[in-house]
Amino acid sequence: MSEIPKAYEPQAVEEKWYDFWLKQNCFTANPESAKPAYSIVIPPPNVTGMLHMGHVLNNTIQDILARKARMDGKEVLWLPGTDHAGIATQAVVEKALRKQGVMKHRDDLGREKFLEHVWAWKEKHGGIIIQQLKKMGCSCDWTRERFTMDPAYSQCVQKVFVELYKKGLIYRGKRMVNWDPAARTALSDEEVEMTETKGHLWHLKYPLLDDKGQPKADEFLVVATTRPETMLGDEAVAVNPTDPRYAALVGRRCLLPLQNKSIPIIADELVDPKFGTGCVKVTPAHDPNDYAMAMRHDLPLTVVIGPDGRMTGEAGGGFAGLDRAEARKTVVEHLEKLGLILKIEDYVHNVGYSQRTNVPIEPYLSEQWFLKYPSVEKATGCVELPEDKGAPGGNSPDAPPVEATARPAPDAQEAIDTKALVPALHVAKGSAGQTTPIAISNLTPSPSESNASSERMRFYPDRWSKTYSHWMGNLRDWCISRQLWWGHRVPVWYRKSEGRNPKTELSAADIHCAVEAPTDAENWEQDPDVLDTWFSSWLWPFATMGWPEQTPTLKKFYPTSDLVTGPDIIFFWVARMIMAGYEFMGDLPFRNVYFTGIIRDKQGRKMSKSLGNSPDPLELIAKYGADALRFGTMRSAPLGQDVLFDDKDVELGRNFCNKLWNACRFRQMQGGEVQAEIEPSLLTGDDKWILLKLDQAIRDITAAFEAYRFNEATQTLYRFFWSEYCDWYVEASKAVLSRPVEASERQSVKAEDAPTLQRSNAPPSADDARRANTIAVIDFVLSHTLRLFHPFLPFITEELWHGMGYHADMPADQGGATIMFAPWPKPLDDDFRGHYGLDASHLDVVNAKYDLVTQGRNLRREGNIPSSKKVKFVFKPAKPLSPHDAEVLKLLLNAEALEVDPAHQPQKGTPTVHSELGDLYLPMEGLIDVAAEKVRLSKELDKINGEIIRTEQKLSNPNFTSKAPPQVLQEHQQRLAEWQAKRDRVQKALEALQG
RNA sequence: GCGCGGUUAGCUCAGUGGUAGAGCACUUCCUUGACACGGAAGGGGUCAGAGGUUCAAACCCUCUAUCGCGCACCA
Repeated sequence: MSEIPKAYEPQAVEEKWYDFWLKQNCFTANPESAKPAYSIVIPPPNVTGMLHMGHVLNNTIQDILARKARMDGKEVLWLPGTDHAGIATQAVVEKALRKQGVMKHRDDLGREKFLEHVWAWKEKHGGIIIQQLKKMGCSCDWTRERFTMDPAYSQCVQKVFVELYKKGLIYRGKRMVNWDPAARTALSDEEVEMTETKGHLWHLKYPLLDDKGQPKADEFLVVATTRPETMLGDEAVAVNPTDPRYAALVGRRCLLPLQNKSIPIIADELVDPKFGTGCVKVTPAHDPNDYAMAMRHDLPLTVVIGPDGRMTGEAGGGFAGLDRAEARKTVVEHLEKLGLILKIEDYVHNVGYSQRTNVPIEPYLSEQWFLKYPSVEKATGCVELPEDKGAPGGNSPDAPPVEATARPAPDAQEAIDTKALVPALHVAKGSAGQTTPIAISNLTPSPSESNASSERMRFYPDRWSKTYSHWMGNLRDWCISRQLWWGHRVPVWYRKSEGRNPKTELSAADIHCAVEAPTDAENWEQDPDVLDTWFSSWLWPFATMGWPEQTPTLKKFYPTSDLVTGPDIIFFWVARMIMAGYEFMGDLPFRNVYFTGIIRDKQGRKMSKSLGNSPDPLELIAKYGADALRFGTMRSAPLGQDVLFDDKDVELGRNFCNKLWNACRFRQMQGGEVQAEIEPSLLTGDDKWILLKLDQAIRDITAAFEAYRFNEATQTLYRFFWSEYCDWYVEASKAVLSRPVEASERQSVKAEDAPTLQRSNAPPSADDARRANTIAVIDFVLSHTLRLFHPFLPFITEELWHGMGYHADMPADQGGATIMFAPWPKPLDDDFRGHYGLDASHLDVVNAKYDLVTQGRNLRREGNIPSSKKVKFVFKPAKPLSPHDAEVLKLLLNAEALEVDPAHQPQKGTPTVHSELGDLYLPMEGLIDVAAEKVRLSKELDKINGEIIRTEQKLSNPNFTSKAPPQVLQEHQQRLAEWQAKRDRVQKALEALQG
């Protein structure tokens, strides 16, 4: 045992056990298992991504949940995989190919050649993040790893497209979409980030035309715009129909400068007369509102900005080919020369930026595929809102009906009918106002799905459910087509035809929408677009499990149990998965959603590549160990709050692992039988104290798990193990352990050589038996503690589980082979407590003892006695003190001797502390700074008196005594008595100083 | 504009009605046989402000200030 290193060295340990777990197939889920199922699907990271702190937080939580579930006896599937991440991956590869000089634009290569490069890239880099997850200790079932572009997965995506198309939910249309000119693709609304931007409001003068179409001298309409370059495509000026200022002008025309084109003045209600001049320039092809107006007024659509963000030929000779930003400058210059700019104001407004390429979004009219969301009502109703959780009938009478207006009456009626037909289904918990949203979730699922649970879903923290339901209540059709090459190609073919644009004016017979290409493929042309990446990710919970086949995996593990993800993808992913779950599986995809916070740096800034403030988790693992990274992250990540991450957190984790290591090392050095039977009659007060503290820790940690409060669990573990076990119990136990042992015994302490060695050489003595019993208690506590820690610290706990020999007498599948399957500790039950005589009353005496130790140490400190110097204490017990307790006091006070003298008469001026157990004296005359000690005690006395007055006031208040619950009243009375006793002790100590 | 969240020790944060907590940092002491990635003792907070509810408020309600986030949006 002396070979055990003094400090924990994680590297070799982590690699060893991860390999072991893989070889033993510990992570592989068995769908035939009789155990209850527990499943999580990983939020698939980008296939070309690298591990960052967000992944660490997210996947640590998933691993903790998975490992805890295994210890709870569940059959666990944590299904991993990666996402092809269309735009991101394509952009990365394009950049690399340009850098290598392979191409300037992907058109140089052509679709097939380019895709070969992307696949090659994926093969080379796609596994990196998976390897990184393994370094973290993630217990994913790697045999089931999936990729969203796997052939089977692609089939699912296509099947879903075809189904939704046939249902009429997917359609193609020419619409104003969010266009990313850098990536040259359409985006969904969710991919546009509105950012407050400092810009200008240009006030442009458009000359009025008279009846003959001639500009009238000095008569202008003034329009205000943030985008002067779009004026090249203007087709009208609009005013509000009720605006008296312009009523006479409606129907007349004005001159569009630069283009020298006559455009009409129209009236439209969209115009806000109060904003600016009340006149709006209308650019139908480049603004959604203007487009809407153009439809109403039958205006032409003049496209002046092309898909690449450059001005088109329609923009006119001086502008064609210019980038939109350059065009803005040039237009303004020209208008200034013509004197047509009235003024330029500074103006702060919101501009949409592409989330991917960070360039301003261009509203762009184009032909795209759209999806009208399916299963919206079920998906909306299934998530519990915070209001739903109130006690039955607990709504205050004046509270407005919840969401009453948001639900259309027919749905409510239908829901109630359904509920009546299916009485076994979940019954609404709330009052009448809440019935509707709850009942909607109980709409009968498609009959083909037999495992429909009809349960509700909960969000943690639940406030996100409001965000969710708000979005669900305001759905707009989803633009699912992307003008990219990397992704699932739209499974639609158009019949080729000479001299006709194949994508327009087609009859139904000319469109083939199916998973398979048409048999006479040569006569058809496939739609070139691919689908939004999220259109594949939304199928993740079941497409990864073999859907549409009813595979054993799917039957056993769908719906999944928990989803762990970031709130930033509620709309992108979570909401869409819920809809897909109901639409294609007839049931919700997961029961609980845990939303992590966002990891920020210690200044509160988001982690980002450009700031360079994102630590590399792998470096942290190399420096501190994976367990340390996990523990440090979890300890500082409360439910629902952002995490301000600091390397110090990981350092704390490392220190903690080292503490755990050394505590076990200490146990090893004691030798003796491993996990021997505990003999109740030999238990000391300290033993009972730590067993009760362990019991409380088990309860608290288990409760924290149930509430998904992982930081609370880690903090409880930290406190229990470091403060209670190491600082107090281990130190106190040395009173028993470090009694002189015989030479023959010393040698027997080499447990590694003979783990089950009985200490049979020495003749049995009372001390030996007590020593063995203390070791048994230590083993009991440590073997439980290791299990409590395992979900957080998988590696070190496995190493110690084996190193300490705690696996030895467990069944192979219950901790014998690995701690992973050891049963989760249960609170100590009544039988156990009865057998070992554990009673909360033991806590008081031991607490008082430890309190006396602290006070005694403080005396030393006040007396400037170095910690190392042994001094003699005298103890005057108030009631008989056991020899064991006396020994503990002596040891913890680092006393040379502790003289127990019930009749002790201290000299005047002897520093003294008083406690429930008795009085402790430090007879070291002249060593104490009497004046300073007096000041300290007086200060303490003031504080105590303050507390006494406060408590007395409360207790003398008849309102308090009559209205407070008896238990609280009693607590206060007890507290007062305690403070009074304390006051007396301090006063006595003060008097003792009055030499 | 609407919604959500934060404001507690020097720093980062826990703490949902009944005696204000942790880690780090700080002061002093200690390399004693698990651990200096350690041990001991200690200093430090009118819980952003104001009002209200209550016997009792960091906690519940209202308002204000301030920081952050999301949604919507009129050029």
